[in-house]
Amino acid sequence: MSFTATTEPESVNAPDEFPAQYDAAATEAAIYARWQQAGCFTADASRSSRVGGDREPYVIVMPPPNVTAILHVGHGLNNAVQDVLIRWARMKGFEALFVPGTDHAGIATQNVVEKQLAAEGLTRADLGREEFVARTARFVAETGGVILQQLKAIGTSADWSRTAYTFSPELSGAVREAFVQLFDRGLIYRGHRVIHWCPRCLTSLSDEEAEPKETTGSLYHVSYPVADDPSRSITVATTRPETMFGDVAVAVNPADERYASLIGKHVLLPILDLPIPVIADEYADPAFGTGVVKITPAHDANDFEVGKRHGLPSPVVIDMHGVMNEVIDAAGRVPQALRGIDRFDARKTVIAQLEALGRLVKKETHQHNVRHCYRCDTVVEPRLSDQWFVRMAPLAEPALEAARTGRVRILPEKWVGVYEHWMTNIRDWNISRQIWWGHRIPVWYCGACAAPHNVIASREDLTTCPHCGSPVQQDTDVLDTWFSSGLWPMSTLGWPNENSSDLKAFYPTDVLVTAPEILFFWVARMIMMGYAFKGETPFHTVYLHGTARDTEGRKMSKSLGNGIDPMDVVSLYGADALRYTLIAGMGLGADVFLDPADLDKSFATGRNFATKLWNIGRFLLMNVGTAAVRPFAEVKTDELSRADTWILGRLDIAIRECDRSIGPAKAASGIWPADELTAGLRLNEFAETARRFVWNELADWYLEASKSRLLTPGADAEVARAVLVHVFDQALRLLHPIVPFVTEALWQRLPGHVDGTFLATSSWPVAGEATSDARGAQFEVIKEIVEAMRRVKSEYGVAPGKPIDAFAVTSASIRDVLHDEATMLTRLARTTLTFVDTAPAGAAANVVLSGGTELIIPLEGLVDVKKECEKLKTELAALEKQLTALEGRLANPGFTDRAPATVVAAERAKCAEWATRRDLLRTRFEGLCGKV
RNA sequence: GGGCGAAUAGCUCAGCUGGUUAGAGCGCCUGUCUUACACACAGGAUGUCGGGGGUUCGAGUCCCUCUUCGCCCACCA
Repeated sequence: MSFTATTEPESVNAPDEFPAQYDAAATEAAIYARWQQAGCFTADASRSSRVGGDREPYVIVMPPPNVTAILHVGHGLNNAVQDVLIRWARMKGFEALFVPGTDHAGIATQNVVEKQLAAEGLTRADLGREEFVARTARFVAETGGVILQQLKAIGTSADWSRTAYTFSPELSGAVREAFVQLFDRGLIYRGHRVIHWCPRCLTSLSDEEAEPKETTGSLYHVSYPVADDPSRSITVATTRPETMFGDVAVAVNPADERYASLIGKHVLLPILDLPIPVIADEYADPAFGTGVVKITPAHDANDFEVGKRHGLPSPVVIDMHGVMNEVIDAAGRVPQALRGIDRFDARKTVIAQLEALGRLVKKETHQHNVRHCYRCDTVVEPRLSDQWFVRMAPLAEPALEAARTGRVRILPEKWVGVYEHWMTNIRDWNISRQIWWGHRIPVWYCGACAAPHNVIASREDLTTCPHCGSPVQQDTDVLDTWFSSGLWPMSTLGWPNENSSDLKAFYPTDVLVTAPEILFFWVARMIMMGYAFKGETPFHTVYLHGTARDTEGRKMSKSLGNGIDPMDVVSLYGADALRYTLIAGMGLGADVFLDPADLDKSFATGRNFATKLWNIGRFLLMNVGTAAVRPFAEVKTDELSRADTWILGRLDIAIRECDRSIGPAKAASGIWPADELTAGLRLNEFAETARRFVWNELADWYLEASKSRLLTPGADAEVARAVLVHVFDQALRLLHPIVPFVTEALWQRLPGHVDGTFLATSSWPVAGEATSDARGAQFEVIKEIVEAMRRVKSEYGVAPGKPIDAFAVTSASIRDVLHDEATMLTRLARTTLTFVDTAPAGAAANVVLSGGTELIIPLEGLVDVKKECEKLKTELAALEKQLTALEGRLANPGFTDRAPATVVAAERAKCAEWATRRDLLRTRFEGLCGKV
C-alpha cells in the first residue's frame, strides 16, 4: 500500500463504483492521503486556550515504538485505542494533538546491529566506538521508522509534522539538561555495588530490566572443614557452587545455637583449602538450607552488603563475559584448570571435584527465581562495578501523592495498588549502560582536581577542566534508554525550552495509553520526571490496556511465532476491520484473544461490520439519491412519522450512551473527583452502543420502515430522506473514531456534502433533550407485532414470504396506529392484519403482547390443538408463578417501604401488566381447550 | 513468601453504587438469494452466575470461607 498524496477526487456515486462488498484496500490509502493533505491531524499551538486560543487542548503522546520495530498487534492495539480517543477529542472540538515518534532503544538496537556485524564476522570492537555508532545511526536512518508508515496504514491520526525521536539533537539536549539538573540536586550519584550484568550484552541492567524467571535448579550442600579441627565441618547450601572461589566468609545467624561455638573460627574453602572466617550476621536465615550461607561479596548483592558490614574483601572470580577468571583481588583463587571456563561449565566441574573430595553432602532440586536479560534472555550475572544511580525516593514522593490525590488516575483501577506499592518501596535506579548506542553520560573526569571537582556534569561537551584547565575525559557509559523515554511527554513538546510554543500550548498532556508491563519502566518514571522538572504530572490519566493473545492464551510474540501481522489484516480486510475488532473485543484492561491460524474468523466481526456500514450507505445512496435533501433542521416535528420519531429518540440515547462510555475528557478542576476516578474509557461499550444503534436499530428497523415511504414520491418521502440522511450522518460521526476510513468514504458521498470538508474534522453529535414521546413508543408496538408475526410463522413452518391473515384484538388507540401504519406493517411482517373486537373461533396461534394487544393468527391445519393447549398451559403456569412471587413482594412492607419509589412503581406497573396478560391467556385457553 | 485481581452460555467477555423474566459478539440449529448487504436476513436452543455459609424485604452484585486460575512484588543463599 502506498501513501503518496493524490489529488484525484473521490469517485461520486456511480453504481458500478459502489460494489456490494466494501473494498478497503482500494479506499483507505487515498483517504489517508487526503486527510494528510488537508492537514486534518496537524495541531495549531496558537489555538490552544493555554496561550489565549479558542480551544482547549487535548494531547496524547504516543509510546514511542523502537525505531527498528515492525508493527505487531500490540502496537496496533495500543494505537487503535489512542487514535479512537484523539479522533473523538478532535471531533469534540478540542485542539487535538497526537505526538508520534520512535525510541532509539539502546540495547535492542545495538543488538540488531551487532547481529549484522556478526554475520560479517565482525564485532563492535573491530569497528571501534565512533564507527559503530555511526553505522548504527546509518542503519536507523535507512531502515528505521518503517513502523511509522505502518501506523498510517492503520489510520493513526498523529501529527506527523511533530514526529520525535529520543536520540534527535533536540531530545538529546533534553536528556543532558535532565541529567545535569538531577546531578546538581544531588539526585544522581556514582555507586560501587553489585548490579545485574548481562554477560552477552556486556552491560549492566536496571532491576526492572533483569526479569526474574521461575527456574528449577539445584541446591548443593557443601561441607567446609573447620580449620583447626578437621574432624568438624560446617555445611553451607548454595545454588551457585562455582562462586565459591570468591567466598570470603561463611555466615550464620547470631541467634542460631547450632553454630554459636564456631563463630570467630575459620573454615577451609574446599578445593582451595583457603581459610575463611565464620561470621555472625542477621542475613543468615536459620530456617533456610543448613542455616549457613557462604559470603561471596563480588557475586551477590546481599553478600556484598554483608561483606561491607564486616569489612571483608570482594574478590572477583567471574569476568564480564561470565567466564571464570582471577579478575580483581582474586590472585590464587581460581584453579588454573577453570580459568577461561564459562560459569555454567565451571559449575559442573566444581560439583564433580567437590564430589571427588567427599565435600558434596547432598544435592536437592530447588525452585527459585533466576534473573534474565529482558533483551536477550541470558542469565544475568550479579557483578560488582561502578555505576550511575538516580536516588528515587525523593522523586517518588510527589508522584505517589499525585495518584493518591487524584491528579493522576490509573485505569483499570487494580494497577493503582501495584503502582503505590512499587513507589513506596522504590529502589535507586541504575542508569548507566556499558554499551555504545545511546546518550553518552554527560560527565567528565579531571585527573588533576581533587574530589568533588574531579567529576563534572556538563550541558556542553568539555575538553578541559573548568576548574584547572587540565584535559578531561568523558565517562564511557551511555544512559539507560528509559532515561530519555522518561522525559518523552516534555521533551517532544520542546522542554527544556520553556518558551517553546508547543510546551506552553500542549503541556501537560492528557492521556497516556500503554501496556501494564511498562508501568514501572516508563509510566512511573515519566510521572516522577514530570514532577521533578515541571512540578506537575505529565498526564492526568493512565490507560493500561491488555495484551494480544492466541487462542491458547499465550502472549503473541515473534519467538513463539504466534503473532498476527496487522499489515496482513489491513490488506485482507482493511484497517477499519482491524480497529473495530480490537476495540470492540477489548474490555478495559482485558486481553484480546485472536487466532493467528484463522484471520478470517478472528477479524470477521470488524470486516462484517465495515461491510454492513458500507451497505447501509449503499442503500441510502441508491434510494435517497444524490439530489439535494431538505435540511433536517427545517423538518417540523409534526411532519415526522412514528418511525422517524423513534429512530431520532434512539439516536439521542445512543449518543448519550457513547458519551458516557468514553467519559469525561478531563477533570474539570484538574483533580479527578471520586465519582470520575474510574469513569469512561470503556471503548468496547462505546463500540457496542454505536454498533447496536446502526445495525439493530437503524438498519434492521428504520431502513426497512423507510422503504415504502421512499418509493412513493411526495412530502413524506422528502421527510424520510431528510431524516435518513441526518441520522446516518450522525451515526457516521459516532463511529468515525473507531472505523475512520469507511465512515469518511461514506460521509463524503452523502447528499449535500461540501467539497473539501472531512468527517475527521467535523463535529461530534450532541444529544437532544430527553423527552418521553408517545409516537416513538407506538413504533415499539408495531415492532413487537412484527416480531410476533415472524415468530409464529417460523414456529409453524409458514414460509416467511407467504401472506397470511391475522387478527388483532386491541384498544381503539392502538387500532388507529395500526390503521395508519398498515402499509409498513404488511411490508415488515408480510402479513395482512384485520382488527376485530373478539377473537375468531378455530385453530389459531395466539400471542399476547405487552400492551394487552392480542394477536390471533388462524392456521387451519397447521395448529395442533392439543399441542397448542400444552403450550398455553405451560406459559400460563410460568406466568402465574412469577405473578404470585411479584404480588408477594408488593404485599411485603419490607419491600414497599424500603425500596426506592421508582422501583416500587415499576414493579406495580409490571404486576398489572402481567395480570392482564394472565387473564387474556386464561380466556384464550378456555376458549380453545375448554375448562381445565 | 507477601499483595492484588478474576471465576457468568461451547469460546471471549458485559452486567455501573444490590431492585424487571441475566445480556452481546463469535460459534451452534432451522428457514430464506425478501429489489443495501449470504461478510446478509428471519427465527431458535443453551446459564444450579466456581462450591459452601452469611447479611437483606430482595444477592450474579455486599461479607466470610473453600477451590481453581491469573497478575504484580520479594535478597531466602
